[in-house]
Amino acid sequence: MNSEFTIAVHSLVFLAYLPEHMASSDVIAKNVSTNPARIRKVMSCLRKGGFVKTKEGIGGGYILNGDPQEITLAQIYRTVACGTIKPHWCTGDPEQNCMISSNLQSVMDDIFNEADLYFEQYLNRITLSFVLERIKQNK
Amino acid sequence: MNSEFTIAVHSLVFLAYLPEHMASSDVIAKNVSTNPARIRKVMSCLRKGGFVKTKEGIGGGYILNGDPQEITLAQIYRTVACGTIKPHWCTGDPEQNCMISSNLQSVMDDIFNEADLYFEQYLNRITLSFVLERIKQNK
DNA sequence: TGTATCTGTATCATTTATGATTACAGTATC
DNA sequence: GATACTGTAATCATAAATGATACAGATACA
Repeated sequence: MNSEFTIAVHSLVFLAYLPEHMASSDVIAKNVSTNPARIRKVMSCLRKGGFVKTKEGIGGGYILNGDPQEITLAQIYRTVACGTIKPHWCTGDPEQNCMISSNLQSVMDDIFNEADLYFEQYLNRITLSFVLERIKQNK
Repeated sequence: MNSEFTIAVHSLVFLAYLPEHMASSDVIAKNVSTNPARIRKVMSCLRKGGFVKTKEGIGGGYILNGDPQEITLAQIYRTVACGTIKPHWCTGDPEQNCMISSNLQSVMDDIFNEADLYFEQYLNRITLSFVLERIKQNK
């Protein structure tokens, strides 16, 4: 699983939590405990997905674009980390005569792709607001 | 996701495919395209889970222990790769005052743990026989 | 009983993936 | 025009995954 998904969720939940729904990559990076360039990379992706708006220049940063009660983790997953359940390693060898060796990988691909859809269905029930509430409960 | 899960599935499907339901780590390794030591490590784990029996010495190897129609990928997943959906990277910093930074990780942990259960439910429908059939169809 | 062949497991080397750092152009604001 | 942001790429450092090797222990068989 892609850790950028976690960073994306963290950044958006953080923006939802802030009164102004806005922060710079520097501030977000400190909260997430990583560097600003990494945050900007993820946020740039989220901007293309319509989850935030960008404001350059002095006093700029990222502004949450949408209702935290409606943005689901599934949407975020699809945007920044779709298909990352599947391991990179490939099994077997397409050149071998044995059908197990030559064909199993594509069957596993299908299985992982379908698993991805189930995973998204699960994430679809979780909104930014829900995550925020859970955090407040844990407090 | 752990690639050992893929190796475990491959090895067991391969055993199910063979008339004698038996092969050495050398033969399995060639089919999977990896080295025998890696296969033995995974198989050792599967043996503890009761999926195979081991025969040492000349002409020895691994023997499938169970009905391919009843062994599901969920059982295999639980045995060799449980919890590997979660990324290793940790977000935030427990020492910070901000509750988002200090508490989000545990909420994400919960989310990933529950996702793992859903993933298992999905895998529970897939048997070794099912995978074998799909391979034959792709042939 | 000695030899060959296999598993079980640990260790080390190598490759690959991941994340941090740095740099700089582009853009808005004051 | 100076300042403070984003966007993006390049590079470096570190961590994780995988491959390779080695050897003790177990079994079969001549």
